[in-house]
Amino acid sequence: MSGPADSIEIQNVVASTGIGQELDLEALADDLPGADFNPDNFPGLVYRTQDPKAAALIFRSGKIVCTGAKSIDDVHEALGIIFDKLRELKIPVDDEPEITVQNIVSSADLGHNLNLNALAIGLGLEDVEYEPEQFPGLVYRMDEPKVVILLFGSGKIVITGGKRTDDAETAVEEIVERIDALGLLG
Amino acid sequence: RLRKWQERIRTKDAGERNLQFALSEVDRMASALGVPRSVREVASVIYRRALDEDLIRGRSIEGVATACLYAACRKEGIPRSLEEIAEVSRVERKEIGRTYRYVSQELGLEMRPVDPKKYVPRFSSELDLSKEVQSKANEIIETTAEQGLLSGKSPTGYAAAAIYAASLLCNEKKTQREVADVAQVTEVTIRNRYQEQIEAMGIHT
DNA sequence: GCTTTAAAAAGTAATAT
DNA sequence: ATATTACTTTGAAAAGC
Repeated sequence: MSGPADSIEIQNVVASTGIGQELDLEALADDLPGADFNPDNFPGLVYRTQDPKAAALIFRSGKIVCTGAKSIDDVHEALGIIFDKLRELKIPVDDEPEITVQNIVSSADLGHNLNLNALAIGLGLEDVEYEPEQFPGLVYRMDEPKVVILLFGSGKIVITGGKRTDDAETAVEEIVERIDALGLLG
Repeated sequence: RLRKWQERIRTKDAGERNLQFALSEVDRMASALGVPRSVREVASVIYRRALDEDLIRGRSIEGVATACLYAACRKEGIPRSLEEIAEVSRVERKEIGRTYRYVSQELGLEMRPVDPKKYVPRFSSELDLSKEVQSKANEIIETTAEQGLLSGKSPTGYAAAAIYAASLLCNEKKTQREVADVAQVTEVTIRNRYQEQIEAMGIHT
């Protein structure tokens, strides 16, 4: 059966890690082609990988944030490329730095148009933020799994805030159930 | 600890002192908008609650006062758009919107989405449109909204398009620019909403 | 709170053709 | 009048103001 859960696509994964070594970002900015470093604006050095496409924020402490990857595997691959680049520059990097997924952004399609006005009242105004004058999506904060879901009139949705791959799946099943219970799913 | 207690008293006193300023600002903005006294009173009540719940920390008094007035207008059924509110406030639209969402959430105001029909009388009278046009506009909004066309759309743009369509249907044509100006939306938005509404109403032109 | 990164959703706005 | 481009919202981490 192909349900809304099968339409889930991971769009972005944010993860953090650290090489266990302090860095001289000024020197690194010169040695890493394509690195963006503007300490006046932001303390992190920005480095982008092409394949897989991702962006890393490298800090003086040696901690690194990776964002933009389309899967957890891509996060590991992108960070692996960065670790190797640093090693090439004779910078000591821990053998297998621990990588922690901090947030996964996914999109999905419920397959039916949604009456957001009715949904805002049905789901409970206290748990919902729907201000079409400011943003077309209805913001729904779910407790279990602890994620935030953006619902649109087209039935397309965005799930964010989760740390596990299956959070999005659980959330979609849950929101479909709640909307259906209200009789608001086409 | 005693120190913490003293600090609370201090901030509470400061808040009470600033309350006078906040309420005078609400009064000034309300006068500029021409909203009835009941709205100012509701705004004052919301501001006092925000003060009691310590929601003003980290935000400007002016921002919270403006957000409370915006909320009060909606609660009283005579909404003003964020653009209109921002015109009489020294806080920018984006900040007013953010503060409103924060206050609304924290105080559990449970505000319902704005009904576009609430804008029809005011916009129409500014355009000197007849009661027939207003009724027609309301009918268009009612019918198309029931069909789900309203989801995600700005209430002002939706009302503007319906008024524009109704003015054409009732032979009291106003240009898209005239309607766009009073509703403070772009002609493109009116065009887009107008097309959808006309189609949903099964009207051909 | 802010600063920066990335990506989706859909509406609106500003600017270009 | 239409086509781009850009900005609105959500979430999280990093270091520092």
